[in-house]
Amino acid sequence: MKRASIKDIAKMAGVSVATVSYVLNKKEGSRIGEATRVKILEIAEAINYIPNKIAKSLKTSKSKLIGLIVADISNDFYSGIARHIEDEAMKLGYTLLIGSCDENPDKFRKLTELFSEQQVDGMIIAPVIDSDEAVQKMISDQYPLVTLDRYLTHVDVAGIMINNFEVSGQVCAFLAGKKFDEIIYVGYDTRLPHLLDRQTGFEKYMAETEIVTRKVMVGLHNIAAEIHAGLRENLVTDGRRTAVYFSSNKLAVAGRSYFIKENIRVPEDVSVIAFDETEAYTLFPTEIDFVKQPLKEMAGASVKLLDDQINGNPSGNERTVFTAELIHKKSVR
Amino acid sequence: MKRASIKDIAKMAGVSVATVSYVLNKKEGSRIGEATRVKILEIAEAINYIPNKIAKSLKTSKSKLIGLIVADISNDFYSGIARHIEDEAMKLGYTLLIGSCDENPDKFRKLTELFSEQQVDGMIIAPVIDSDEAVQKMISDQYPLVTLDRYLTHVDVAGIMINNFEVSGQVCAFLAGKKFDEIIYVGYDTRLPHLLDRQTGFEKYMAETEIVTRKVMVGLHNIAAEIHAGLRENLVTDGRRTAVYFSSNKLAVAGRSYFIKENIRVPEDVSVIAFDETEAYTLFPTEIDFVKQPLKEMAGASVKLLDDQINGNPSGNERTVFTAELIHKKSVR
DNA sequence: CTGAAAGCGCTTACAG
DNA sequence: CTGAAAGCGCTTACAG
Repeated sequence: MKRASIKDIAKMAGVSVATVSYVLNKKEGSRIGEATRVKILEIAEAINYIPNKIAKSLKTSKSKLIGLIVADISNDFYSGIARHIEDEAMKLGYTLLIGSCDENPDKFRKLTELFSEQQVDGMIIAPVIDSDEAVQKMISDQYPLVTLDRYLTHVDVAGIMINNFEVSGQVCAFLAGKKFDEIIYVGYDTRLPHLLDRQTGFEKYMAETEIVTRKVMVGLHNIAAEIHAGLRENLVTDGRRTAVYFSSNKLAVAGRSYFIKENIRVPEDVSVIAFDETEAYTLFPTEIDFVKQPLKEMAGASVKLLDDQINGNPSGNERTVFTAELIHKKSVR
Repeated sequence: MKRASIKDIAKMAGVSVATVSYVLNKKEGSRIGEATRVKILEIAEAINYIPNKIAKSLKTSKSKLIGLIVADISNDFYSGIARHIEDEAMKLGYTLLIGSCDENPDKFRKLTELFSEQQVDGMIIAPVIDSDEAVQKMISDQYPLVTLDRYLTHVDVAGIMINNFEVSGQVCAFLAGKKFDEIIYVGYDTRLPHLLDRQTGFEKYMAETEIVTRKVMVGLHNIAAEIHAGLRENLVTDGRRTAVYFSSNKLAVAGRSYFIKENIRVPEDVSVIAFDETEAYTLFPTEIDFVKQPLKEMAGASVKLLDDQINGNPSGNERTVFTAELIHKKSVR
């Protein structure tokens, strides 16, 4: 299954490979005579010519490949944004390589190496705990790089993120306005900055109020069991007005399964608000209030930012902060 | 950010590029002197040399890339099997390109072209309706190809699948043994052969029994509304013993949301069994009985089959049929 | 308007 | 044990 090359077309058309290359690549108003142009195009069509992108990449030093490394592709947040990034990348002529490192820094590093060998023109990454070194290395190599969703505090790199701290405060303000007696924050026990922002947003706001707060903190893995235990310990449904703020979609789903198991009604017994979306929300008996990130816009901005870097446009290393939005449904009353 | 090449290493070590190439590629017992070997390795390490896979691919005509085209990556079945395929592919030194065509034949064809240009060594595909032509074209080009999950009736190509017809019969036998008065089959109104197999498996078995059967058939898209309407029309909870057989995970999830909304209890009011898994099942108040496919084994077999084809080993065009298994939980009584 | 030629970064048969 | 050289399939400045 040796495939036809530009050389074969050149031979068949009785012209040089250069001419074929020009015809196949250049726009209409080119230098090549109409007759040869048509002839070459017809032959290419007839033999079902497929250009060898690898050869082109080698010559041009542009693979038109970009790598995306997410923390966990099984999370609807990441798979959703990956889809949008793929669309945006395609528009700019890039093919997307997707890798999930499953919160594992070693796997993260391996993916950066794999993508480097594959000669991607740049990468969009959601760095995980202890991936700083691998990221720093890419920066030293002047690799086009954009962080997405997550960011690094000690590494200077362009990024796309949301206003985690502020929107967490807005969630609190909304709940405070509903006169709750107790509010439980369900979050991750982690050093990830963007998650700490959500947490401190909660803490700072709540410190100004009289509302009793509790926290259920879990690891990044195997969250269901920990949340069930934490809620069992901290959530009392004796008539007092309580709200639970789940700071991620996975936490919300795990929490919801606890409510279902324990026959705790939402919002009759407890009010609930979540961060991010997931299709699993459709299985909640009550539509849930949640914080919505502008995925499409963030995806578009990250690809744009990366493309600028690839093309040598100075984009700076600032982080672009998008605004998340509270979507009100029926889980808070 | 011009990256170091084999040539740079050669210059630094005072040897030829050929020697560097040998050292970097060949196993221990090679022809190169130990001193030069160590020197080259040290230099490569020091300058953080990353091989250019693109150049290697061009020279060897092997990209070590394989493409996977699934029908819908947002389905846990496909994302789960994609993960396993990625693992297996990695073991054999391949990088996986994943594409989702979202049941759209045009997108399917575009993905095959994109992957071809990217010079993948072969593809694993879950063909969609009306993708036959695109598949036939690849076969004419003698492209290494393996179908997975789905199969084509009129195209001769190697494939991995499960015993859809038989296992559907087993589901029926199980339900029949529980003495149900009525069984409702929830399926897709489609020409996809593997789904028709599930359906005929149900019909053939049931035709031999006295049990009343009903069918709720929906399109591939926007299934929730159609299922809700279909169940409202066909499902009566007046004490008679009824079971619902959802022939996919998505159908089961959509059906479950109907039960939740209508306060229909499982298995008190209705028994339920599903095909395939999804994380969303954890939100069901009752653990659901389901048909489990051996994903890991299927993934391994498909990669193996493709690798054989790539290496020119005659693997034949038979379809390998794996056996799915009924997992009993608490949703049938 | 068209072609000859160099070169992208590798691998590998061949020669020594 | 090591090197010179050809070549994978393209692109592109240069010459005509």
